[in-house]
Amino acid sequence: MGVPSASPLFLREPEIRRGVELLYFGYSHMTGAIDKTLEKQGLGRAHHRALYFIARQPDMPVSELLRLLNITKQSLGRVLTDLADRNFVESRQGQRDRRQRLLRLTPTGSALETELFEALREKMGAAYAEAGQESVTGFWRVLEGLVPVHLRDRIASLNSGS
Amino acid sequence: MGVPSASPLFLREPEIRRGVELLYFGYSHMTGAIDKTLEKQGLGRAHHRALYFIARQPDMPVSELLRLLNITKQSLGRVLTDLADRNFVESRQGQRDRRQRLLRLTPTGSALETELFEALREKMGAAYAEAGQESVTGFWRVLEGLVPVHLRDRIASLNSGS
DNA sequence: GCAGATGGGACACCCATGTTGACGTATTAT
DNA sequence: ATAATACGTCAACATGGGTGTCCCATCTGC
Repeated sequence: MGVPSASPLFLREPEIRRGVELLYFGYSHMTGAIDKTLEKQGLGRAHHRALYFIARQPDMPVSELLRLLNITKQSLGRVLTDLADRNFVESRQGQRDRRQRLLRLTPTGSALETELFEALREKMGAAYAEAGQESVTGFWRVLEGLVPVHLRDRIASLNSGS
Repeated sequence: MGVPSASPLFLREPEIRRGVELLYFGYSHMTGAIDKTLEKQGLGRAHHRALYFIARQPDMPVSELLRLLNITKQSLGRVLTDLADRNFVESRQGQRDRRQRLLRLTPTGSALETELFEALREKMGAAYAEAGQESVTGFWRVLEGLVPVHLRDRIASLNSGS
């Protein structure tokens, strides 16, 4: 054990840079897919993120959304006010804890989220199909490793919880 | 062929949403890794993106950087002015076309880029190591599929060209 | 050699989205 | 009763995008 083990080849600089760049451009392109639709509605990406996660987990309390998005109350407040004014999101009082406001989409909001998701599905689905199922598994695994542990549970529960 | 072939299972909504979410959180976390260092320098992420790609392709003309980053001349100009003022980036006249300004990092700029890259390498390397080489290949394949074709060549040439 | 296209820089101005800090109120927990 | 929590809201500010306009140097095609 006196000899330090060499980094595997895929941990060398070019391979890391390739990942960094593909992640940057891939992310940019995915998010770019919804810009036209958002603009038609006069909304921005911040609105979409809120819309998206509320769709994923109806009756999500504000505090949970704050933790997911990792932004301040003020920033989220602006966005939620907009979405409520435009009748995309409504909130009701929590029954277990009446201080909480549980967020959910209105039918209008749900329709918009669906439309936006279709654009994402088109991009992501094409990439999945082009790469194949095995690649998709690897894609998930690497990204999971990039996400801090405490968030992994939260993300997983988006699927099971809804 | 009269029967439409069903979508493969990995193209269904939950699998697409999983990719969308992991890509969002993974990207957030990767970029978050350099925020502290950038703040120490009084720079933002926009500065880092310019720094990064200039490091990747020394003597890159401004127009090429504009195409890569997909922002306006005005936005890039602000960033490049900052970087030049702080002696991180220098430019010289192109010899083939003297209208061009070829950008490269100064030694100081190069040292900063290296420091920032180390933070990225730590995150991305940990994710690679956790997922394994096969997963990394899949990760690349899916992301390549997300990137528009004309950009793929440009990204590929970052590796061969430097 | 000149006209038009191109590369680059700069101006003023606006918008979206993030930040901090402070404060208020309802509700829950100790 | 008091402290902590969940939420909302105010003012003020920073960053990093965008637009439109104008300018200069230089290259290219006719």
